[in-house]
Amino acid sequence: MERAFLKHYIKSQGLRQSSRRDRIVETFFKVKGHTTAEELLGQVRKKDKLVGLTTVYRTLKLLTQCGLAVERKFDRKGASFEPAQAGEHHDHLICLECGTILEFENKNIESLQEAVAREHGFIISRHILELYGTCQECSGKTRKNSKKK
Amino acid sequence: MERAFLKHYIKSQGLRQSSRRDRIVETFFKVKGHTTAEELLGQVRKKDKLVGLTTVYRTLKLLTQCGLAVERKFDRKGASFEPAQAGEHHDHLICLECGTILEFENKNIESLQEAVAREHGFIISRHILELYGTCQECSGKTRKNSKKK
DNA sequence: TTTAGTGCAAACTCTTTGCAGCTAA
DNA sequence: TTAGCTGCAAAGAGTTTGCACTAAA
Repeated sequence: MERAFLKHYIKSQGLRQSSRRDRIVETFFKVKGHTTAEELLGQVRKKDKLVGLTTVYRTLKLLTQCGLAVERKFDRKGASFEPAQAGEHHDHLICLECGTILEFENKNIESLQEAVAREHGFIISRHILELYGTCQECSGKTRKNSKKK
Repeated sequence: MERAFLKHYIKSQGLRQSSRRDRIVETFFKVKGHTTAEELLGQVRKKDKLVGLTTVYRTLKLLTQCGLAVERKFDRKGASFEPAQAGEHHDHLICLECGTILEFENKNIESLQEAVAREHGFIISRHILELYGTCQECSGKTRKNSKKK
């Protein structure tokens, strides 16, 4: 699905096909969830040792520009990228201990956001909602074994 | 108020007082709202031309460590800092056209966030909610004069 | 006097860009 | 053949660190 769209987009922009890029794209969509450029490079290199980080960045930029990927800045240093499921929106629960990222969606929260925006005369085009804390597994660990890193 | 707390914190950590740092702190709390290190440097230099960016960074780090400031990463390149009003929490409406940042607080949204977290077994320690869009003034401009940027 | 504070320059991290060779169309 | 794709090295942007000097306590 994304494949066809991307192919069309590439043609429409006068760009060319490339197997290197195809592999990066394929890997990006296969690795579910959030990836950094470095992580994605690692995955891609399992199949093609010669790929460079530059190409990964360029491919992620292309995916972001054509709307197939979204760039996010969580607390960590670099940017994270994730596939943009068309029309679907979700927010994130981020565990500060193990780094796990869970996704959720809550229509009620979104309605309240709209209401807040209206009160201030704002028109929302997108939003970021990130809940940082401790996931179930880590808070279990903490209870059993309370020495923290 | 922050002054006294900071003074106490500095003493408790075996640090020393410094008029340079005092001026940065004072300026940081005077300039209401969000500031980047560069912006704060500009403000501080109005009174003291010899302050260095390094010292601003170090002071912001100190303020963040002792809990008097919070670091945020909005869409722009660098980090923003803002005073952390004790106990009070607020979220942000960010205009993508003019960069205005409005603050708001909504207890209902926060309750829903807690509910979502509970569902996933998460314990929230903090959260980020940023609504990006167009502010009242800019959407007015757009209507009157619809060429954008 | 000891040791934190400071500015400067250099280092560092993440990301982008310039360049020369490679390759799809 | 033309012009996009690629890796490498270098450049950028934001931030931190090493160092020598200054100045609180």
